[in-house]
Amino acid sequence: MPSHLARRFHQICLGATAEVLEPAGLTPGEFGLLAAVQDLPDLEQRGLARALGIDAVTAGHMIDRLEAAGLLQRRVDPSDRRARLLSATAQGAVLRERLRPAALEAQERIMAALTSEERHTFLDLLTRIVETNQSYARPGNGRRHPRRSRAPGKE
Amino acid sequence: MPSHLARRFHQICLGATAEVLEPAGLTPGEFGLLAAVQDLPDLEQRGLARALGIDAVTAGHMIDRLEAAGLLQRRVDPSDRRARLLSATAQGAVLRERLRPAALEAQERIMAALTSEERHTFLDLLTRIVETNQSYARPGNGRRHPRRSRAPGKE
DNA sequence: TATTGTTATACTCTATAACTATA
DNA sequence: TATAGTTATAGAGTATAACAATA
Repeated sequence: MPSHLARRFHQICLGATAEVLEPAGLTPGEFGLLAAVQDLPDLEQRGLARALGIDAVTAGHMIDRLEAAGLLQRRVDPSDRRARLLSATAQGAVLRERLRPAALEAQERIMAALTSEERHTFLDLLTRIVETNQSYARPGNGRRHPRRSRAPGKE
Repeated sequence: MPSHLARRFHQICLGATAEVLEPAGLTPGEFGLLAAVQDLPDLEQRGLARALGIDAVTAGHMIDRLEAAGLLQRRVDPSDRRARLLSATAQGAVLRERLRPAALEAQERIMAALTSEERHTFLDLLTRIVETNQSYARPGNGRRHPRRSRAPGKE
């Protein structure tokens, strides 16, 4: 039961934010990543992915799209030339600020059924649930790939 | 902020249930559909999809897989031969009962941080949020496809 | 050897569009 | 005309595996 409610709740949040982000051509995930890059600047990709609870490959793809759109940029970390430090461009910062009010309004619409005290309680409880289950950073709807070891030659 | 929490919460629920469902070869979505078919028997595909908040195409694909696995079956509705009525097979019913305790335990583990009173409050508030936002049955992470009208001949 | 990021591949879930069979 | 279901196609998000560059 909670699982189904979790899915619907997420679905509702996605739908409501996708709606207001659509004119700007951003998905909710992309907007979240852009916002995170501004709030936690000069983080490398893996650190950002960890902070958002997404895997490094997905983060890489999202960053590709945001970089191509001119909203953020990668910079080689001078102290570890494998890592890429992320920062929003001026354009990205402006867009984020422009979209922020509508995104907040969308969230408030979703919570409109609750009094402000209930909202506070709800977010507090939800935060505790999420924080005590950090180990499930691994999402993944998909069936696990059965690792069919296709190392060439080794067979 | 609620949006991010919603995503993590859903992610946690998926991870926890996927874990216990994995040995049976079911995804959380498939298990949810199988359970729904048992709880709402002889519903047509579209009605079931609506009840679950998923679209009819996805439901069709999931049903394909569950039918191929011998867990449920389609039956042509005699009163409307377009519709397919769904029901679990004996095998599907047994599997659902077998998996149910582990699935419930997984959910309880997730809520372990809350007292039973807090759990009740949380689920009540979450239920109200979901119920007052039924209109967002349309999930969709994806960017809307820009309908590039490829009707043949009409160009 | 281990880690950061990338590329290739695969799969779920979602979507739109076009189709078939029915109503 | 409209609806139930299917098939084809596409994109987001996730995953694993293998690789190059760097540590």
